[in-house]
Amino acid sequence: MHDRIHSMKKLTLADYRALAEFRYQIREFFAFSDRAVQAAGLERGQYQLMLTIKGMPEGLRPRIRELANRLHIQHHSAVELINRLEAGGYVRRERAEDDRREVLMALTPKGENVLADLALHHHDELREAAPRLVAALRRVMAGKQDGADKRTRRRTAGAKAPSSHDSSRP
Amino acid sequence: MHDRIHSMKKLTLADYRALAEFRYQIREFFAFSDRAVQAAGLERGQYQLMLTIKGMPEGLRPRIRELANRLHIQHHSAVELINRLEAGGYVRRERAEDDRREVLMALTPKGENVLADLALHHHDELREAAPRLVAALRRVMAGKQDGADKRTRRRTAGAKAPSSHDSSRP
DNA sequence: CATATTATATCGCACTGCGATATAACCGAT
DNA sequence: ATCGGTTATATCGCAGTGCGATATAATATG
Repeated sequence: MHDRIHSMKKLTLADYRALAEFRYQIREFFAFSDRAVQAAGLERGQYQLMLTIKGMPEGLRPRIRELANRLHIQHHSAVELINRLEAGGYVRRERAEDDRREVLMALTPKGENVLADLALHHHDELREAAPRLVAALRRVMAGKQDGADKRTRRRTAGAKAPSSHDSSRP
Repeated sequence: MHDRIHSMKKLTLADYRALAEFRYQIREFFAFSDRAVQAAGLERGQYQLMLTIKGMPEGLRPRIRELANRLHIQHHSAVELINRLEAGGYVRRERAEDDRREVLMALTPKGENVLADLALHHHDELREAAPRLVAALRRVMAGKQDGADKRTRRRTAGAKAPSSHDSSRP
């Protein structure tokens, strides 16, 4: 199932710090996001859904199931989210012409406006936060090299014994 | 308070897509994370808390309040999280010697082991996902330039190479 | 056409995080 | 010493989100 091959080497303290730092930066961004979103009277999921509609890749239709997939929530959770959005007048439902089971979502003018404002703030914030996020990701990537997974044994630099545990230097 | 100066320019469709793509990549990573964490019998917050303890920056003590701050949750939410972790035998509380109000957290051997396994999986996954995340962030950064905020008017097109890595046109 | 499949919707529930509040330790100034 | 004032942690009850189970409707398949 999900038994992909993982490296066996132990993480260094620097690796733990890199992981923690990345999560921390993500949380910082989400904290900003949640404040902005709630100030606009929305929930995190509602913003994400509207953004997903607007930013849907070329060619994909914003069906409820499609949105649920992209949001990684269950279809009926998406339905509920959309119910609330629709009640607020941010989106509207449209039956698909060809397949009448499908419901396509569209932003109302109100939704467009609210989203435009929120997305702009997010864009600015993210431009500012991006360097920190990239730095954190680089620290993760710079960490422990993909350790020996049986056959793909790649000699990791000097064959010096990796010492004990946290020498923090890879 | 939060009335920072924001740019006024409108976002392009590419900007919306970049924002949506970034959120999507983050959700993908969290979806992986949640699966791994739940497979280990933990909740997302519990893993994040353990990781935060382990990866705490040099010099900072893992007091409950400190952890709550870094997790962006209320102190008492952290308390509850820790109650559950302690009940599971993953962490233990230690009263601080000097200030007896403070409770410092430490991972138990069991906690260390579970965390080591989880963090290793996360590290591998993140190393794989990082390029996509970085790419998404670059697409955000490459987007609409910081619109005229009065005096900090920066010539956006004039100067030679503002740097290279920007093939998309604003 | 009967049945399976796909898409959306509804109901009740569990669980997490929060607000309000409590207890305890520390701090300063009288 | 002790009386507020502040800080740190803990407890209680609740609200809200997402989920499982299930329902309804349209479409596909035999």
